Amino acid sequence: MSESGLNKLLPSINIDQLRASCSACTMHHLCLPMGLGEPDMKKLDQIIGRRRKIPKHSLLFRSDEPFTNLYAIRLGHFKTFQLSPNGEEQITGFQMAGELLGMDAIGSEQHRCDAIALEDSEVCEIPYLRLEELFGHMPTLLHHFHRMMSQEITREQDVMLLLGTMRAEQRFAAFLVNLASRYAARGYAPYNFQLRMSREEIGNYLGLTIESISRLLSRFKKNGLLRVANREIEMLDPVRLKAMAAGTESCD
Amino acid sequence: MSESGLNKLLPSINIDQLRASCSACTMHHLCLPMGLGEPDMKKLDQIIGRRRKIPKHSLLFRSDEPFTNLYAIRLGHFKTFQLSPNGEEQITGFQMAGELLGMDAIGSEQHRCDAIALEDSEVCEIPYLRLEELFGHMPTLLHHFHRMMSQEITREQDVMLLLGTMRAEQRFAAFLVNLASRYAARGYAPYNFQLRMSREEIGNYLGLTIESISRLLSRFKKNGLLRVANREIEMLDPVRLKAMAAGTESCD
DNA sequence: CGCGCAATTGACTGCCCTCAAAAAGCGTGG
DNA sequence: CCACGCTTTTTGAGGGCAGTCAATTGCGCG
Repeated sequence: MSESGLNKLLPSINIDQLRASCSACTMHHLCLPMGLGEPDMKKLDQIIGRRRKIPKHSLLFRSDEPFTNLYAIRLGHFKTFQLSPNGEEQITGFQMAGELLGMDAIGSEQHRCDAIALEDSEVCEIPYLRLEELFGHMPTLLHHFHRMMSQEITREQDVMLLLGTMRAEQRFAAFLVNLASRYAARGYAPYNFQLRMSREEIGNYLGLTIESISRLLSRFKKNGLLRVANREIEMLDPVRLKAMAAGTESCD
Repeated sequence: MSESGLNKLLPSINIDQLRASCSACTMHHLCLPMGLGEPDMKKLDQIIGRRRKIPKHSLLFRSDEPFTNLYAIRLGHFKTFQLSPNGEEQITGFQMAGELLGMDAIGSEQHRCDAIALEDSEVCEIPYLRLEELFGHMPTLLHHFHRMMSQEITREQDVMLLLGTMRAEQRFAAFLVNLASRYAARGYAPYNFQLRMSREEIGNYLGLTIESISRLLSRFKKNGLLRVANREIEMLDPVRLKAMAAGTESCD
């Protein structure tokens, strides 16, 4: 059936808008429109810009670019990283569907990190100035936006704790447990997932080397904590992994 | 002259309000009211709660407490820290006058860290819900609040870079350079200041031990980078220290 | 002066990094 | 299908940076 034919049957619904609308998005319960009623969600829809496909390994934005949009991830995974003055790279986060990219750029009005898709992905462009205009009339939206920024702050504090106090084994366990809980929140099997990032990227994020990550994977496998096949992970003993992440247990 | 006598001479000015007002505060160009006109600043003043004195080493708020207020530091210094599940402490930041405490609590509606005064300090209590009500009518205030939250995100990203990629010497240089720039922004001599925190606290923040900090201080002193007397610091070679922080130079 | 705490210094250890080589994936093209 | 080259990952051996442990020194304060 052609699109125009469908439009005749359902004259009040525009297919393009349906595709583009927050209410039709599977992530709206986690994303910016969380908790909004239908009318508010429509207003938000109206300011949201293009829906962009970002192919694997391509750039969403680059550090020092002027900031105009936030990006809500509809589909896929990203990494964000910073370059130090002497050229060293630090991955500051891995983001997945329902999460917001670019909040760190509001303060300086230019991006402070690069964002790269780890797989073929899709984002919604959210023009920031228009979003701020909406806030005046939509306290619920504003409140949830503040929650999301605040959660980004606490997420980073958790990483500081990880990098500042934990040994390699604990860091890696915490990393896996964190992924599991985020997949659970999205309705995916928490203990079976594909790593979207390379060993090198994991190591960089955790302040370790690729060799350390590889050794940890082997150790966890040997101790019956994980099944590992390339990037496919199965957490065989989540309880023990959580205990390791909490620092109350250690493997051999 | 008595206060009431003064009030007769200047009947339109209330001394208490003067003391309590943002416009009279030396930090208003850095703090929440940055960029506000007189009328808006007055509205903000009206919602600001008590001005509280926080004695040295005492607690402003504690992790898991319900979140009701943000705190603007009027005077003094604080540290914030998190406890890991197994009891390890990680200092997530040192805050000084003009900076905001508690933004990490918005997301979960309870505090996520402890905040302790490093010296006798003063804060302004900002009831968060009333602040959000103001945002609807004061876009400038809202915008600057977002800038402050965003800057907190980038500050933490910088710490992640530090903890993830830098060697001890570079971390410590970066720490000192950061303090210098923040004192400069406040109109203080950037290269002469008192450390408000112990060696142990510095080490904790930087993911190092107290012994390492002590050794670094000795090394920097020996190489003519610093003059050190207890907690009194003089940066003798800021250029070189900045180069070390950037990772383009190293000391012996 | 003497006590207690904070900071310094030294000797040694160990975790993780570095360097290196082998193995495993993976896409391409014959 | 396999051969080939390239990249990623694994595994091993050895070294170094910062941690640990311990003793000493310095400083503030009653």
